Amino acid sequence: MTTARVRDQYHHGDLEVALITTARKFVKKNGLESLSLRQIAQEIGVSPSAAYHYYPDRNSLLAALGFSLFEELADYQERELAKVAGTSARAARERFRILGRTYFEWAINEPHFFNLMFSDFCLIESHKDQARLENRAYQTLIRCLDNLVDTGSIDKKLRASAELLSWSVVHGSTSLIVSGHLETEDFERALDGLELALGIRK
Amino acid sequence: MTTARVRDQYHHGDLEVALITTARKFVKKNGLESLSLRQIAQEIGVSPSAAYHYYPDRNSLLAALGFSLFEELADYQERELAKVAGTSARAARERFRILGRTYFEWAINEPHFFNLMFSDFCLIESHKDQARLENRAYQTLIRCLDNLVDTGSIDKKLRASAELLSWSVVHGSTSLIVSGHLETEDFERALDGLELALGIRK
DNA sequence: CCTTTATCTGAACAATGTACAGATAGTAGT
DNA sequence: ACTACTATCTGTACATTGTTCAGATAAAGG
Repeated sequence: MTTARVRDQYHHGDLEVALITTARKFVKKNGLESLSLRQIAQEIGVSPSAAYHYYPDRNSLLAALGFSLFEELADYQERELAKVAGTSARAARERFRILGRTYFEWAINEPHFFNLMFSDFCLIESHKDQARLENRAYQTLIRCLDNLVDTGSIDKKLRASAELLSWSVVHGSTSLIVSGHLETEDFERALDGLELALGIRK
Repeated sequence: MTTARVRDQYHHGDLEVALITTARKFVKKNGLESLSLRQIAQEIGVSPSAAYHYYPDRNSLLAALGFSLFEELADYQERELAKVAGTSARAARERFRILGRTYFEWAINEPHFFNLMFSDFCLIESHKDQARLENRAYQTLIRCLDNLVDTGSIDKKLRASAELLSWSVVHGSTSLIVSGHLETEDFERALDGLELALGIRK
């Protein structure tokens, strides 16, 4: 009988996360432009309209994927940061460097993810400031800069704008490299410049 | 007879530029996701497949539009820069500020354009360094920084990384604001921080 | 066992990008 | 002025897409 086979498949059981997981796979390979809800459904082995029970439309699925990628990035950063313990000035400087480098490596290794995260799909419209305050990566950056202040390795005059500057430089150079306007080597140069400008390095 | 009417329209005469112009209009209003070749063709009053004589596919049209937008931005910047003449330190500082502000305003006024310009469609794959060297806006920035050096208003130690830092900060903060991760006011703050860090302002 | 609710199917629709064969207009050569 | 040629555009067609909606199927609760 086909009953048994059908019974297994009719209720997927985990369709909501399967959708994101499969979408992730497709975006990783081909970017967001070519992402097709029907292909995702087919890959999962489900009807084309099944996804609409969990996401109102394609954009929502992409948005959900995008936000989950922000979490992934933050996880990755915190994991790498944890490798360098200590309260010394040297450790604080290295953590600052790692924070930037992980951001960049993430983007270089998965440019399609990076593009999705900062695309229209993941636009934060309501409560922008709240969104920023809730941003884990941003909080990590602040903690990292406070460490640098504690060890006296940052220009006090610049502390107030240090978060903004750091994130802008790291995100900006990364974005320009991903979009082909700068070369890969420029990232380390930008980071060097940033440290010089902030007085972290002489 | 319909002959006369058909005769007028059969050869549009300027379809190649009409395609870009109309595409520009649509992207400006609704972004690149929703851009449809068929809508463009209909707006121009031409068959859906007419565009394929000038562009091999939709992506090429978007790329062509994107590259023309870079020229537009450079035009805008040079026009605004020209308003501040003089070789004084004050003039040089103001031009630096204008260079950043025009970049930002361009993006804020036309976020869809900004997204297209730094999207996959406008990826520069071959000869990245050549692309950068040919970039008008980048050349303008270099000239602007040289001005600052001439008037002694920039930290010499930082001159080598100044272009990279400036572009990264301006592009980065702009990109983060356009994508909703920072607030509009943060741009001026970022620019202030950049000037402080570069030693342009005390 | 029956009812209710959550989950998924199937068929349908309009819109899209693109390919291709042919129609039409402009152009150059004689 | 006629002809051959080339550039430009049309018309039709096809596969694919997002999305809708009525109904089938399974799970859960009384």
